Amino acid sequence: MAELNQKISEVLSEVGKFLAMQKEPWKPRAYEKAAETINSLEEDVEDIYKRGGVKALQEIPGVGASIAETIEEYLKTGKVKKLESLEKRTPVNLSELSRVEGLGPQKVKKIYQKLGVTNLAELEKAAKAGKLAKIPGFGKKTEENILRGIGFAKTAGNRSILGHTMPKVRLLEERLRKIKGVEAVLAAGSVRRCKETIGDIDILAIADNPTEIMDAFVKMPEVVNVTAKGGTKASARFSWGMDVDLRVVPRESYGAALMYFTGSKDHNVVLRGLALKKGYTLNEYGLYVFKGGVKGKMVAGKTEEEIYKTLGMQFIPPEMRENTGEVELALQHKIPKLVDYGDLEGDLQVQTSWTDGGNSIEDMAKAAIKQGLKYITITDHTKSLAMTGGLDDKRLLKQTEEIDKLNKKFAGKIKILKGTECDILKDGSLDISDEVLAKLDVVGVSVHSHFRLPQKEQTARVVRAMENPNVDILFHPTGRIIHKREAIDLDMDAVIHAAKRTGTVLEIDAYPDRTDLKDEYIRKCVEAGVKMSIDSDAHLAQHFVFLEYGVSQARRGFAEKTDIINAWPVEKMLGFLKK
DNA sequence: GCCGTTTTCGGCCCGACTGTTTTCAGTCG
Repeated sequence: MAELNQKISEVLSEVGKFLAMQKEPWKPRAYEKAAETINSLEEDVEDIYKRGGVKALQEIPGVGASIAETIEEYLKTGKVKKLESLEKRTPVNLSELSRVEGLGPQKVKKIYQKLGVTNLAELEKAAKAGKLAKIPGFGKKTEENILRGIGFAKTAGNRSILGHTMPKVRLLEERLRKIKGVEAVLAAGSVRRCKETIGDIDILAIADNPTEIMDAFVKMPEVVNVTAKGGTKASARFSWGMDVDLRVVPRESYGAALMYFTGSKDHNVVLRGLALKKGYTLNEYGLYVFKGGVKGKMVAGKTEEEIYKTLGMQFIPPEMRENTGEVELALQHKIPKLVDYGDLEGDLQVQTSWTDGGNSIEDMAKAAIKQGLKYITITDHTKSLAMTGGLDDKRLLKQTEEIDKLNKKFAGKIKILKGTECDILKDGSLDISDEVLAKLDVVGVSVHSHFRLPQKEQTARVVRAMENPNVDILFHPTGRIIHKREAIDLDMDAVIHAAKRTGTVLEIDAYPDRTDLKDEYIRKCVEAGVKMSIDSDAHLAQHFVFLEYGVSQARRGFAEKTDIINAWPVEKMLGFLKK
């Protein structure tokens, strides 16, 4: 199953990191690349292996004879000797330590050799004691940076990124639905609200035979510890490090339970207050008549819709339930008609093997068709991002020629637009000439360097890029990587104002660890009338599924279809962009 | 270690930035 793919991916990536520590040339890259591919593979590696053995494994891009054998060894024994011997040489928790930004394999090695530091806790202790700064080649600033990195890695805590958790949740739901006598299964909580990070998972079910579903749940192969198991509730810790609660609720209370466990807590508190004012009381079993301190008959509870209705309000989509004004809107029947899953007609940020993507333009087009998209924009990196083999004017033009050819081939199936993810340089200028940019259908720009400029300078830089008449979209506007890198210091009000003034679109990058813009900025855009795009930032053919997380983020930001330009047909979308 | 519109061997992942240096190692994208 998918979880095994991820595990294999982690093992390979770790081998890569250890090899990098030994200063091996090329090999680390090969392992990392294979790890990436396997992590986003749709098919289970185990199935591939069962079907065709090592030979079939080698069909996976980036997997050759050696890595195929490594995978085989892992599938058979659950171990990888190569990794074990590498770990013996330098017994550090490398995957934990390299979560700290600015800390790579070489520094980890030095810190281990000089101070014996093997994990995050020891690293923090050493840094706080000022021991890091004394290591040759290190200094005060390095120590400070590492300390800041540790702080950031720690706030990540046990919360997991929505896009990383969702596939697992779906799998659990699917398994539980298959059990006999199970009528409904749905994950509630922050998963249902699509918060950007998830602390734990709450699954609700209606079942005729609670015992059976409880038993099946705690016996799932990934369960490492069962913390509770009763008649209606079971809790278990899963091997991927998260607690999952399963509750079986009565059929007539399903809606009330869903509401209660979906939250947010603040939303529920307001609803309960409202209920009291209207002569009801609301709990996880239903909405009851409540007069003179006496609880009477249940008037709603089977569905959320009937509860909201009885309270005299519109249904509130789960993504909006954060008590930030949605209750008032629902009472006035002014809940916006949110952009919906499946509304997107195109994707405006797609990388290919011309730079750091893993698939050709053609493969990405095919995958996009499968995803139900009608158009995509190819937006490979530009030359300042040297590591990706970023395109210069000449190669970018060359790419547009290939796109012309492919458009003939794909005519009637999908439209491939010419674009770029052009680097914004330190001064806000771009690294592709205006002349070439003018020839593209969609020009996206983004910050990939100088992340720590002071707010004034950073804002001016980004605004200057938006002022370029060729620039259509600001990609991943704040540059944050959840749990890894803070957002660049932008005056977002100024950026949104500049977007309005210049007609620049702000992107909601749906790549799971980005989801950038955040919900609060999306709301500001909606209020300001600034248009947005929801893009997958796909680097592999399998990545188009990320669009879903962009849509959920947009919904959290109250965005409607009219706010999202790639929910529009291609002509209308292109017509909106700067001329 | 992988891969083949530059090749079954010899290319790939290179330039900029940071922080530490005083000529460069490490990290990032």
